[in-house]
Amino acid sequence: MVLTSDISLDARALKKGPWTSTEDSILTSFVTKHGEGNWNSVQKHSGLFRCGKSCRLRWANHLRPNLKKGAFSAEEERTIVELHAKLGNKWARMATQLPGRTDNEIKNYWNTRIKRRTRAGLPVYPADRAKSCSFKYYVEASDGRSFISGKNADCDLTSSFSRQGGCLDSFHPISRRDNRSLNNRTFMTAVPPSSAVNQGINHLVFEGTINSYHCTEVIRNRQDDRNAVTNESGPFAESSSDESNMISRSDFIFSSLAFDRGYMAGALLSGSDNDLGQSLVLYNQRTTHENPITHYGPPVSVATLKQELPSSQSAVSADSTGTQRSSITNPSPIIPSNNILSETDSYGSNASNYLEALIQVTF
DNA sequence: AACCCGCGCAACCGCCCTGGG
DNA sequence: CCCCAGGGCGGTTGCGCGGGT
Repeated sequence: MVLTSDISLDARALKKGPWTSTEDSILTSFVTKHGEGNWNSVQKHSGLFRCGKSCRLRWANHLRPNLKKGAFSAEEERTIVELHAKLGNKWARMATQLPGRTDNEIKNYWNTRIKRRTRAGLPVYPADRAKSCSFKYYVEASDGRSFISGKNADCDLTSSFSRQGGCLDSFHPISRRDNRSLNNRTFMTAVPPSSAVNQGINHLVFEGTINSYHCTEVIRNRQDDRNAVTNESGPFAESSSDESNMISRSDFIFSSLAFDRGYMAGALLSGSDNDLGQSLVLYNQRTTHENPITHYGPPVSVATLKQELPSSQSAVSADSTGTQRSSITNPSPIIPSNNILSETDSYGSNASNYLEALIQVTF
């Protein structure tokens, strides 16, 4: 026999919206009596018409003891900036370093801070922090026919995106072959999703041809520290038919670059055919304040990935949403070995979030 | 005084992970 | 091994408030 109380409980919609002081006291006394956890039983046994999740959130963010309220102190703010530089949007982990503060508080603080600084044209990270994570990246054809170089000396790519509405204004391409500056080339982005930009992580996929660039691709970002987005038939195979067309008419497709607060987090070089794929090289270098030695990331190509991944790795893996990813940790034989440090851990430990962006590069 | 607008915060939503059955 | 419920977490939204016009 079904209890009528169960029926009425199911039939009654659970309450949403702001909590009343009565609800607060019911929840507080219940948790005091029974302890934290088993939040769904709170709803069942306390008379609160709130879902377990809502109860947990209310307790964690407002009712539990030793919560600090009010504005963050200068010290706390400094800590948050440091932690965000280190951890990314790991609010819960950050909260463990800030006694009395909740992940929600920290997240809100950070998001409004990002907004403020972006609006003011300031870098997301203070200058001293920015200096600690400069990076450069390069893509070139191994035969020297073309070259593209990206440089961001002050870790400001993130804010550049935000400030310029998506422009990579600190991206200065140069030609290695003849040392000619290519600064007249334009970089334009479109569709920088505001929320992702605000998180400060940019994950780019470029498409181009050897001598003239037309980067137009979208970027699909998944939370994955070490992988760039792609699949076996190229980065855009899962994309729309338009994108597939771009693949077929382009000479090559290169790079899925994940930037995270100035760190090059991941990269993938791919080719629409094997020859081009193998003739292209992408590598990146990262210099951090903590470790001033420049690390060249292992360059990759589709062919290299397929051929040389250790058995423990898979060039392509699928997550639960069906997004396929490619590992990028494998060195390519194309790059002189003295330029490469196999420091796979230098990748992605900071990459945690993603954005979609449409990038157009015209030379 | 009324209206508008932007900001900040609380709360919700949806995804993911984990553990138990 | 699979399924499901519970819980955790990050992203997003909506509302109230205060300042400006």
